[in-house]
Amino acid sequence: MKQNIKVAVDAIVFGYSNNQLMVLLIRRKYGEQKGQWALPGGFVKDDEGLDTAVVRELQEEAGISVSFLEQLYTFGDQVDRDPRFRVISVAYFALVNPSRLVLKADTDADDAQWFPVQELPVLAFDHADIIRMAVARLQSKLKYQPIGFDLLPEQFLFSDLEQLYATILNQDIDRRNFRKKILSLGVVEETTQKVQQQSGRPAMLFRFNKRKYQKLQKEGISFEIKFA
Amino acid sequence: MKQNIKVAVDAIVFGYSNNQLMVLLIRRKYGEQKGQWALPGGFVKDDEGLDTAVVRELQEEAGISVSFLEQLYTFGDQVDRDPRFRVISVAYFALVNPSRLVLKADTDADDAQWFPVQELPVLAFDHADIIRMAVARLQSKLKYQPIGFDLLPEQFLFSDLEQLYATILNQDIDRRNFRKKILSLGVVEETTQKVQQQSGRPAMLFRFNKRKYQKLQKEGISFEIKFA
DNA sequence: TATATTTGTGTATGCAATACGCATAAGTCT
DNA sequence: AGACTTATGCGTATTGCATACACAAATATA
Repeated sequence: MKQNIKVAVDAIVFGYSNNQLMVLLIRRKYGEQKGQWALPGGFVKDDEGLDTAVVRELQEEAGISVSFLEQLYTFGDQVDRDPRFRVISVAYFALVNPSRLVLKADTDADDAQWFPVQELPVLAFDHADIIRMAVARLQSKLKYQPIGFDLLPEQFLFSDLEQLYATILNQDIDRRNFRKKILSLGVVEETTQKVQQQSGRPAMLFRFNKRKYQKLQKEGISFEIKFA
Repeated sequence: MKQNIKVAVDAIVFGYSNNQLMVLLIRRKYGEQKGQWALPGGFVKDDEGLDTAVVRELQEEAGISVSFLEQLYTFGDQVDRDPRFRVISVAYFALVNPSRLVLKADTDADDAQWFPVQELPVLAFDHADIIRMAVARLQSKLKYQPIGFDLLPEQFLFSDLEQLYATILNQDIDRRNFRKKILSLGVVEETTQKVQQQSGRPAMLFRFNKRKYQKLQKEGISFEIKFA
């Protein structure tokens, strides 16, 4: 069986800080694309699964572990995506919550850094396209799956959640209807703690009940969220 | 760069005839799995894109060309999916309309045949899982994209369309509300032709206006269909 | 001519998304 | 201390869409 195609995995890791959606990028250390920014990723080992490979690469290149991970798409229609040789790349979509947002640059990367999605540098290969697709996936997923909580700390303000939706979906949200809708899903609980921001009325902290969500999900309940 | 992973593509091709959802399968000619039924597919050539590879394989193995094709998922978490060596498979989801449903068995296959999704034979590799995922995709896609028309002849009866939805989604549908909903989307047109079935009032033939759909889609109009 | 069969249409009801106003609990400024 | 600012928290009216449901029209068959 003669075939000479290499298999790589790449990860689009989203984070959220300072009311901005961020993507994790790595500066390439070797080869033609040296110095350019690219998605974290690398070649799959012969004896490891695709999913394992992504987790390993993220650990190696940025010292990061994610809170959500799923396959996005496999890029391999263009034979010359990679100028070195034929590479197909299985792209993964990942989210990290802020507590693990700290990076450790390591062997494969000159540098690992978070970039606002709105201000990306020039990217290697077809990675700009891949990020575009990932953003679209995030936006659509946000509407039918409670995925935003993976981008927030364990306890958060309702205004944070609202801001996150507004930022990622790039639209205004009515605070009152949003709150009503989210609470009606029955998976967000009020804690007993209040927090004072700057001025104004102090806000309650909330928490996402993942266990309850999974239970309801098994019962076939949907979580669609629609906005004006 | 040492890596020894082979890249294959597989296709889940759905057809619709006699009010049944059908899948295209191929009887394997060579190797350990000889005689077993499997999804059409094969190894990708070094100089061809993934998408091209699927189209080629479908032509070679079944002499078929499809009316809808999109990537489904890439299977490669289990290292031993294929007993021969490490293979990752990029699975594609495809639909054929009845006019092209005829098969020509060819070189790579002892036989190519349509099976009702409800009565599948024993399948090679993890192909049963793959089909399950494809059916789920078809069901969910049917609800937010006008994809059912790719399974029907160019001109069809409303009762056909309704039957198709009922069959694939496995639920009853209210004829009056269904018609109202579909027509309100504005992409299904009445032709001038009537057709006599067996007995009863003759029915009008309808046609899907793909051009109009694409135009509306660009304007950001959604096509969600909900049922009781 | 009557009966069975399938297509085609209209209207009432209920629920969920939207729009919108105001009270509350802090800090800040004078 | 009181007036003002800022952000949170809650309730109600409206509207649009999905659902439920019944009868007329056009043909074949007995």
